[in-house]
Amino acid sequence: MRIGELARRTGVSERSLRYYEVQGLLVSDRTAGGQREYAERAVDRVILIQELFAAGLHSKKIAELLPCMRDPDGGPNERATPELVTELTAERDRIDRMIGDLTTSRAVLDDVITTATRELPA
Amino acid sequence: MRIGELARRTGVSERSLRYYEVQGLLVSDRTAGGQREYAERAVDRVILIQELFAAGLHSKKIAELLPCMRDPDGGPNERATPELVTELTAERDRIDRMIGDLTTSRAVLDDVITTATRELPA
DNA sequence: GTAAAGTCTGACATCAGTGTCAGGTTCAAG
DNA sequence: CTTGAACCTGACACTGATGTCAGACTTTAC
Repeated sequence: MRIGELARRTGVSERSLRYYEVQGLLVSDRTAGGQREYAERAVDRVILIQELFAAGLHSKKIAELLPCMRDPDGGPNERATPELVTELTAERDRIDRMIGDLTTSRAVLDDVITTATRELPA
Repeated sequence: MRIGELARRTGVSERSLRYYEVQGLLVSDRTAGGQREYAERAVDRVILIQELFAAGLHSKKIAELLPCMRDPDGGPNERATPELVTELTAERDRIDRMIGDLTTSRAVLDDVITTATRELPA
């Protein structure tokens, strides 16, 4: 598929898809005329990239991480270096803290919403 | 306490504390000479603000939210307007999605870490 | 009263992903 | 072949919290 369809199907802008390619997160074949042609699996890949971005990982780290993923398609997976493992462990801990913070914030919001939504006392 | 101590105790930079004040998130008394003087409760307030920032809320929304919080000190709480409730509900949903994304990303990282850490097969 | 540490305001820089625009090329349908 | 939609590259702008610096003032300790 071409970039427009991939953008539509993932909800990610064409601009971002091109950016992902520059950052080495996403590959594409090119037509004779130079237009990007994506494989079907690009859809899942893009969604994953977005999730990792949402988790606060920067593109550089995502680029290192992706080749080390256990790939259902059984691609030629690299094994993460010890340095990368250290970094990823730090990221994982950061994510755990972030989930904790989010849970707290969610409770705060929930409390305000509940309080405001309750019947007003006579 | 003055700004330096508050920064130290919360782990938030003085720069950010001043920014919070400009954004209407944090109030301070001033000494005769114009220096900020914070009450003890500012510590918890700052930590809460940080958590809300971490949850992706923008300062404007935090500024609206804070006066509507159920305050253990029983301050003069505002009741959230219906509009604000709508917005906060949207934020809560966003946070729920974010927690879902984070959980996915955490699993991805965990998988890579585990795979890389496992004993190498002979 | 003086020195040193702390604080003030205001301005400019940074980051990284994304939006947007311009000017040109490619593709697919008629 | 033509036309319009889709795509290309490159460049610049934006966001919003935070870093950093300059120059001046305040506070505290001696």
